[in-house]
Amino acid sequence: MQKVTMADVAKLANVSKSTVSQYLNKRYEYMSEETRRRIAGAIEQLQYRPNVIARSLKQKSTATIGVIVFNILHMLTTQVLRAIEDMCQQHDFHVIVCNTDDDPEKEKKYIDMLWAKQVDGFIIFPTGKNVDLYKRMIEARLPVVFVDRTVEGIDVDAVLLDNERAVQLGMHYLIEQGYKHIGLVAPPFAPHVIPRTERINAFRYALREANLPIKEEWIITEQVKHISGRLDALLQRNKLPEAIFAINDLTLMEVLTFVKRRQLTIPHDIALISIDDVPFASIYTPSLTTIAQPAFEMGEKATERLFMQMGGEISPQMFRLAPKLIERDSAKKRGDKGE
Amino acid sequence: MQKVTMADVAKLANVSKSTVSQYLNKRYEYMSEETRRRIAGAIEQLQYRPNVIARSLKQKSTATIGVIVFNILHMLTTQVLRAIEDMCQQHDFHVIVCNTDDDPEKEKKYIDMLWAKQVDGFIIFPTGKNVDLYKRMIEARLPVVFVDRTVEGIDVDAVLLDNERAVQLGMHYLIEQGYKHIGLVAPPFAPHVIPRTERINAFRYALREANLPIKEEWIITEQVKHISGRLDALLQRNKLPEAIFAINDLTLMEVLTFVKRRQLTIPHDIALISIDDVPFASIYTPSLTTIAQPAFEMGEKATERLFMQMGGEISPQMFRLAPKLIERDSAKKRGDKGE
DNA sequence: TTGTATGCGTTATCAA
DNA sequence: TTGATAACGCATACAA
Repeated sequence: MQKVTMADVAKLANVSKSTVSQYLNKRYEYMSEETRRRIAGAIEQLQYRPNVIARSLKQKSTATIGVIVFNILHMLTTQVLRAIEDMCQQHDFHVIVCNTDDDPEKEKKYIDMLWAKQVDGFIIFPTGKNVDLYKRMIEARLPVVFVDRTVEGIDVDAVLLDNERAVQLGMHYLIEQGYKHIGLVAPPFAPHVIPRTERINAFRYALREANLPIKEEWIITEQVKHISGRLDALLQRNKLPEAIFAINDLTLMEVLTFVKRRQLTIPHDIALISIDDVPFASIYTPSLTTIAQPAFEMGEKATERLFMQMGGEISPQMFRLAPKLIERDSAKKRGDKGE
Repeated sequence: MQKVTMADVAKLANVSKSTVSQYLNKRYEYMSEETRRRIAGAIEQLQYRPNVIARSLKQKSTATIGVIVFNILHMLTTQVLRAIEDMCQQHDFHVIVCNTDDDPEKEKKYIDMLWAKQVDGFIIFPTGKNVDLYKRMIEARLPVVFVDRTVEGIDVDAVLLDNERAVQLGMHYLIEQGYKHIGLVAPPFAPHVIPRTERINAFRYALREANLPIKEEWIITEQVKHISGRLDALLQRNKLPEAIFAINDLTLMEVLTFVKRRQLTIPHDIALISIDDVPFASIYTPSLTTIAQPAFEMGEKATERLFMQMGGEISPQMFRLAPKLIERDSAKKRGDKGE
């Protein structure tokens, strides 16, 4: 395996270890051309590779950050991750990726292990359930940025979508298009899941603000697999809303499943708008009007803040990034359908 | 930051560093109940966390692997990665993820840096252009597994889709359904891109085998953004094939774009089958017949092999994982449409 | 311009 | 049952 060390290089080049070290750290200033060449030669000949671990031990920095997410399979996560990795690449940093599946136990284990591994910082999609641990991290002055969720009582940088704004954008659009009976589909309500909570609340708020009826049976917060069943039930009783707001890609898929099964026409039978600009939005028929999350910006902002923290104390801040409405055809103005 | 070390614990517990070390490594055998308790107490009180970096230096193992991919945004990659991370989690290993964008320079840099960082192994989607470096890795006995591509002259574990089989599955199906005029869409031919090459070759082979005409104008290997234009041209000249085989998700999207723009009907105007089971395959209308890659199995197999290599010398092997045809509606038997 | 000595936080060997 | 001491591979202050 890796056997050749600085000492070997030094010996072959007939200099001391320190000189080699100097050379490696590009402190050429007081080094003779001759020595430099000899060292370069020795390194080349021995195929020497500095052991970064040893250096890290000395310098207390690993040039590695830990990114802890729920599930790398989620599109948003993947995109955020890509942005993080891109920025780290520019700084010669590496990224360790961990999936928690939103399980606090796994999260704790990962944080502990990465901490022990001396990573220089953390970007976390927090489960929100390890409050004590988060606090200890802050106390220890570990650079930390939360993404997607905040945690009550934890004063730390956080980068989130402006969920209120996202819902508002969608709702204003629907209302503008003349829809009055609007429903929502979401996974089950869970207070610590900030985006979900904020979106559901904003939905109610938007209806109230527009003086539109809030019908509880149209606010479907249900396990994803049961959503299309709930819609079926409404259809059977002829109680479907005119339009549906899907709060994320998963729920959108369920609505589309339902629509396909019942052979409904969008937007005639039911209009549709969703958060998350799914990749097939433009090729679906009709093309889907969506509210896109600025995933890359989120990743960039999070990384930027992390590097700022690593550079020195800064006071924690919360960033709300702006969503963008992408108008297509799935929520166009109603035709002359009655009701 | 991290200040408390083993020495601090030792002092507080009134024992020596070595004893603390013993304790941490669960070598309790010859340790008095009393000391054990004192050490546990001290650790708790000081919130001591062992420095894994120091340990790594001593033990020459970092419990970390490097995974180098083209682009984490590709669905296949994400899935493979998730499988890798899951398996690593079970072994208390961590995963460093790197994106090369298929750029050999970036690949080289990443390999060098991760090597210097003493990762215990590599799983690589190789660009194929750093042959010397790959060779040096093998010589140094670094555990390495290639995924998705092999590289000529490099004798190393590799996990790939059985591309021939994938195309065969699809072509047999199309032919069985009565299609005779079959086209293919793919990104530009590039010999080192193994899956693409194998798929294109297998396509030609399947036609020949079935005694069907090979029309070069139906074999579209073109930059993705130009594909739908090429299809347009065919349509205008009334030369569209009856069915199209899209060799991956990207090209599939282009075909769907074309189909939507031209308002064609699938499979009546044109039948469609593709490799990559895109997430919307079942909700699209008509639902899409696809050939799914066993992404998770690929990740698992790659990781399994990597751990085997880390466990001791094994001789390199190539694994071809089986694709799976998922029959839906986009390539169903032709109706009675004339030719 | 280069070398010596020391320390980073562990683990391992060997005494005690 | 526990402790002293020497590595691990590199960086750095200071000396030469």
